[in-house]
Amino acid sequence: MLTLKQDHSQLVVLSVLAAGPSYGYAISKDVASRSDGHFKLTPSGMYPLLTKLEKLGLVTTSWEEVKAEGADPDSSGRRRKWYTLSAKGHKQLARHIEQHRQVQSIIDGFVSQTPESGFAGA
Amino acid sequence: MLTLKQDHSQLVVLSVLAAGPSYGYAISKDVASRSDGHFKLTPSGMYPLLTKLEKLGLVTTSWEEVKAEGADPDSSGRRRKWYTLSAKGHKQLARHIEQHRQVQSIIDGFVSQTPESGFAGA
DNA sequence: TTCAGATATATCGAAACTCGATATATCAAA
DNA sequence: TTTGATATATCGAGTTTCGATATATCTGAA
Repeated sequence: MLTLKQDHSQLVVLSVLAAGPSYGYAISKDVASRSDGHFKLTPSGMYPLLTKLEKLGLVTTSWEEVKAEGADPDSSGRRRKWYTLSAKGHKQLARHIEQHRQVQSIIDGFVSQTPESGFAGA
Repeated sequence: MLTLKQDHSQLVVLSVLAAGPSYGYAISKDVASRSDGHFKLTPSGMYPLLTKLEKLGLVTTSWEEVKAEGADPDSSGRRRKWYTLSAKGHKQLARHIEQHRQVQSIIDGFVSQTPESGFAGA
């Protein structure tokens, strides 16, 4: 099981939201399942991140009341906070992906030259 | 210009040291040149990292006196601190590389499914 | 009906990390 | 002689990390 650094978490969360609006708990389940359980977004890692994305204007939010079946319509049910990727968020995601690829390719350059990489050489 | 997070810096530094012992300043130049100037290891990022690697037992160190040509052999010249990858460091590097690949492949899974990635689809 | 487990959001706080600024000193070349 | 490169290292304010903790609702099985 791998926990992600905030940089990677941000990329993954924005990536999930690019497919459509979602909310915290669903995002964390999504990340776990789409990574075959290899990645885990814990509440203490995820909520501060989502708050940050909101502050940065990369996502917009709205609350939804999740009513139990046949519940009193006036009662306060469970609250669900939806996150929607903004135009700024879309741009940021594209930049983020581009930068991720750059870092990756350069790191690969280093790694491929080390014997420990299992790279057989030319 | 990209500055690296400590995780990536550690991978890169260990990778450089896998090719043979080196010292701080040389490592930083090496990283800059081997990444075509895209990566930069600043002193304030590098020295704490090297100290940490030493504490973790991933590298061993030794001091060298760098004498000026024809200098008084008894005078204290410039000091150079050499870092050598230990057996533990080699193992850690291999693990680090393996984990890096794992993270990379899963992140790629997310990214390839987002329109912003420029991925054309199936 | 009651209780455990899943759903759902969120903060706390100690430790670690980040990184520009700063400090110190030597060496080489113009 | 003085500029720029070589060489090492800490400071400190701000940010990140992450297990622990808090709160509350919904669902299904015993």
